[in-house]
Amino acid sequence: MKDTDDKLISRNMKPTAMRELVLDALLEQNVAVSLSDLEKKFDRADKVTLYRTLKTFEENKLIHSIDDGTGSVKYALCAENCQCNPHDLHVHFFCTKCKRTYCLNDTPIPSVTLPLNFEIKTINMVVKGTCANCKE
Amino acid sequence: MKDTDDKLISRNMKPTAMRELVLDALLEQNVAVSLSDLEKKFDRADKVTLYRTLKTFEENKLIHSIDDGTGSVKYALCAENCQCNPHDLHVHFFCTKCKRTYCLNDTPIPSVTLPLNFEIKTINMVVKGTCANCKE
DNA sequence: ATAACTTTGCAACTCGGTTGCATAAACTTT
DNA sequence: AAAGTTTATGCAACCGAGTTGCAAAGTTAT
Repeated sequence: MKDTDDKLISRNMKPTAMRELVLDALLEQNVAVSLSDLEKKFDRADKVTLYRTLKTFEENKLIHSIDDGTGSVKYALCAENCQCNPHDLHVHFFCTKCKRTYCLNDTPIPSVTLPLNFEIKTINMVVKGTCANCKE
Repeated sequence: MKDTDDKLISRNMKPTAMRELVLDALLEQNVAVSLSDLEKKFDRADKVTLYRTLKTFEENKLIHSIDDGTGSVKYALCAENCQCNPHDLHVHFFCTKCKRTYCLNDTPIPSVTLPLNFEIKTINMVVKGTCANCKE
């Protein structure tokens, strides 16, 4: 029984071949991936299946989605016990040179004071600039 | 000579009729508007013209764009002397009930500590929840 | 094995954003 | 003021990301 199977089962998903492939792909990345990234990686696989796989993963809180402003949503694995609550959230970083989107897992989103009677549900914070790899 | 004309001219744009209309529409709003919002408001006007008007405004730093995660970019007026530098930036708020996107001009984006050798150029921070109007 | 449900694959569509090109309007130069 | 140049507008058409419907294939339960 594979490790990926456990992950899927523990998040209440059936461990299908497709899901294992996609999960493996996500595990070996340290950056967030888009649907079209996956399409390129698995050129035999159908776009819609990949799309629905990601949706299923997201619904079951195995991954979270990041809107990095590039026009294509990115996805990355959640931490082991992540419930995607506001205090689980971290800052994301988009490198304008290599176009990679990083999860800054050690950089929690700072709290902000909102105007009176504004109630927060979630936050999206994306820093853009150049990453360590691209710096010289 | 209209007030909107001054604004346009001072930002190096010719005050055409179209631009005045769009600028007026932006001035009378306290929320950010999308291209399709403008299309609805000016149903006689061409989508592309509105699109290019917004682009021109943005290039000349009369307005800034907000990616609030809804899939359509919103635009709002910049403050008088805004140069859209990182320290000019403010938090945006998207109300999930009324679907309005607010500029929280008085809520500057808090600074974050990035991993070593990551260099910041700009930040996008969108808080989602319910606004004061929608609270009860 | 059969029935019931779930997952996958194909086709096709929506919608926001964008480009090319032709026309119209506004400035410039003589 | 007329001719030429630049700038803005309008139409058509396209692109890519995301999405839905439906039928086929696969899985699970009886």
